[in-house]
Amino acid sequence: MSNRCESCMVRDRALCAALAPAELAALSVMATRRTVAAGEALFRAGDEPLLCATLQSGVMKLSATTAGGEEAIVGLLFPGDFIGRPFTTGAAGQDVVALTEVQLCSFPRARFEAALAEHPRLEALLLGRTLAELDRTREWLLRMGRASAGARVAGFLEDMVRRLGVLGCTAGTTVELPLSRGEMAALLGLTIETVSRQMTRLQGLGAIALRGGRQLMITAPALLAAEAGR
Amino acid sequence: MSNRCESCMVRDRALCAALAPAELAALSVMATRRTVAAGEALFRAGDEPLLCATLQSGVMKLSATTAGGEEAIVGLLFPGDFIGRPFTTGAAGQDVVALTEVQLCSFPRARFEAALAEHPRLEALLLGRTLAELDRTREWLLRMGRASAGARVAGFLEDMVRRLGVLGCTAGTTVELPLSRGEMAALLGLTIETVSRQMTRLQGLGAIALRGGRQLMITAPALLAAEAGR
DNA sequence: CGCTTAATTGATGTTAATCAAGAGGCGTGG
DNA sequence: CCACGCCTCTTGATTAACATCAATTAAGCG
Repeated sequence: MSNRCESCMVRDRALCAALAPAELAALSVMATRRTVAAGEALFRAGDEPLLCATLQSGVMKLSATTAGGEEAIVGLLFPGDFIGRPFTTGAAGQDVVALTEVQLCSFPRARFEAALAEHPRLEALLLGRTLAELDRTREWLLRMGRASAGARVAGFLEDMVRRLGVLGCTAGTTVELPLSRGEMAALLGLTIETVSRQMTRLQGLGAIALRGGRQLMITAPALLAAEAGR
Repeated sequence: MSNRCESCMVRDRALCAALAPAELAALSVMATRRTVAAGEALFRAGDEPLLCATLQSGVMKLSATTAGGEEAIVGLLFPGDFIGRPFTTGAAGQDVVALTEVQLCSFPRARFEAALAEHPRLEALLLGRTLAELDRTREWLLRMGRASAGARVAGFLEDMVRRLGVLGCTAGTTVELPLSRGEMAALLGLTIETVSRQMTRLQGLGAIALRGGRQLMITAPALLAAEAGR
């Protein structure tokens, strides 16, 4: 089993990177690999999430349904990210849904909690990660609160390319957006039409180039950053 | 020292509630009580936060400065809340500033980390709390993303009364708002004028009663909840 | 190749920001 | 104790940004 971890796609980025080979071997025994198809949910809001996992490939969304019945996306998960709520009981507040086909390395929650108790370094790292995620969410909150539609879209594209692209957000980087316009709107608190208009505007400025709805190339990173308001 | 903890105002709510009396005594030895005046900062964005603390009384804000130079408030801290970033190095993203006079029970960060390592229950609880805080921040994000100005203000008042009022958000509950209109605007992503107008509107509806700028009484909790969009 | 769904584009309406005064508290000093 | 000035809050008029409504075009897929 251990060799599985050694060949893990997110070996360097994931939580378990903190573990020594022997510890990793012990953990890998209880890991289950699992694939979730695009559009399928891993958890639903209201369920108690009974497993913890590391996202190995693909992108997921955290989405909630508003009082009005529309979808709102409150976060995205990328390879290496941790999923689950150890030491927390009660229903999840959001759905966790695969945007693309996704591969997970998952553990029953109780077992994962036991592993955390046994490997303090793992627990400390998870705490650090969660605090960092909290910070990132707060930064996002800042953007959502006061940035213009143009800044939101530009900032989102930057973030997306930085996390999906190999080299970060540099000229020529091309990525396939894992979200539809509707999902982008749900994430950014805008309408589909506004997102679309801003995309065309950014293309008109020469900051990005679009091909089809989802192929995105960065043509002027500095311009995009300026549009994002930074 | 231990008797200090026994008489602690937030003994039941704070993180250390998880500890046995003996453990508490050990921890209390390295605790420093400290008062921060209204308007004073505990940390500044860019500093490395070298201490961890429990907020004992008063209210604090987490605030960042936008590219445009205005203040944005990304969170509030109430008695019993934990402050600090154990196992995380690097600069804080936000200022932590007292809105009212505040009392803290603080620990040098390294010592607090050692305590976490020594008391796994404490660490598990902090992780659970941080995950819960993340969830709350995401709910807030949801509100910031799409709620109308009226819903934001009503939702904020509800939250505030629930956390400051003894009985929660019930008819007749009166609280002193710890934020100015400007700070409310910075928190809600609105302008001072819009906040003020919404407050007057809620008063006109009979949901709340205001006296002076900051004295708030809830007159119709159900109406307020309806305005918050829930 | 035609159908279906997603994305773009245009015209109009609404909401909250902005600009601009005025009113109410509060502390200071006469 | 009252007058003055400062600051916060409130209120009004106008403008700008985004939502909404309504087609049209482009893409994905059998």
